[in-house]
Amino acid sequence: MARAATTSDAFNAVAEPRRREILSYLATHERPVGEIVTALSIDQPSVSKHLGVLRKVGLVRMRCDGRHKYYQTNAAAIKPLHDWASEFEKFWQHQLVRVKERAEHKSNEGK
Amino acid sequence: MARAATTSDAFNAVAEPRRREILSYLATHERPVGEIVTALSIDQPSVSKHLGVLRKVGLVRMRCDGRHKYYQTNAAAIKPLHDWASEFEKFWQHQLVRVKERAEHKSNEGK
DNA sequence: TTTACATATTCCTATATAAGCATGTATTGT
DNA sequence: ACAATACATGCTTATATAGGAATATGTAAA
Repeated sequence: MARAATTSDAFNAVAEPRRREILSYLATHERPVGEIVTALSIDQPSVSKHLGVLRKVGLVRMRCDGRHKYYQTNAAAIKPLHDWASEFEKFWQHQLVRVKERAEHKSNEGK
Repeated sequence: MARAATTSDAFNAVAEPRRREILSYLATHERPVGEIVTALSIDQPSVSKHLGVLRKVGLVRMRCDGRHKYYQTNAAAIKPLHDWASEFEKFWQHQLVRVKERAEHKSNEGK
């Protein structure tokens, strides 16, 4: 079997760095495709394709106005990703505490 | 060009659902490969391959003991993912507030 | 209507899986 | 030495990109 489609869920969709850039860029305002093209220096067909992927998994919303299409990030669709990662938060905190403790222990040895 | 390798970073490695399951399973204790196989009902070669990917991007740590190899999740490697998602936290909170406000407005109309 | 502009879609290709199955390697017990 | 256990690796196949170039679609302005 091949890898799961990029359009299968948010995890697969955001694996692509360009798409993460686009999501960050569209987080605050809605923007027409052309602005994304010039702001991020990605060729127009690529932007359209990336937006297509992001749309299929609900990571962006689109609004038509004449010949312009305005895209904006749908932040709520990123929450599941955040929630999954949060599951590990307590563990990396423990790790960091241990690293810190070791460092203090080591500095005390020199006294 | 093809899609970026699953071993290129944590985002790509975690796109695969099985690998997320493995990471969750290995979050609390270290475990030998065989236990992962039986606990998650994945065939052994697949588990080894998934662990190989997770290891390459630093998401798991391995310890050898005789003919057993104990794997454990390295939670710190998940933090970048969490940090990236956190960038959007304030936006989905705003969204949720708006949804709530609209709901309250609607219920007031009925009075 | 013709032209220019804004986006989307199609075609092509190199590359990379993930699953299944078979086999290789290292280590332990007898 | 030999058999058994625990993992890793190699091979094959179906499938899915992402990028680049060219083209199609839809809308507005002259």
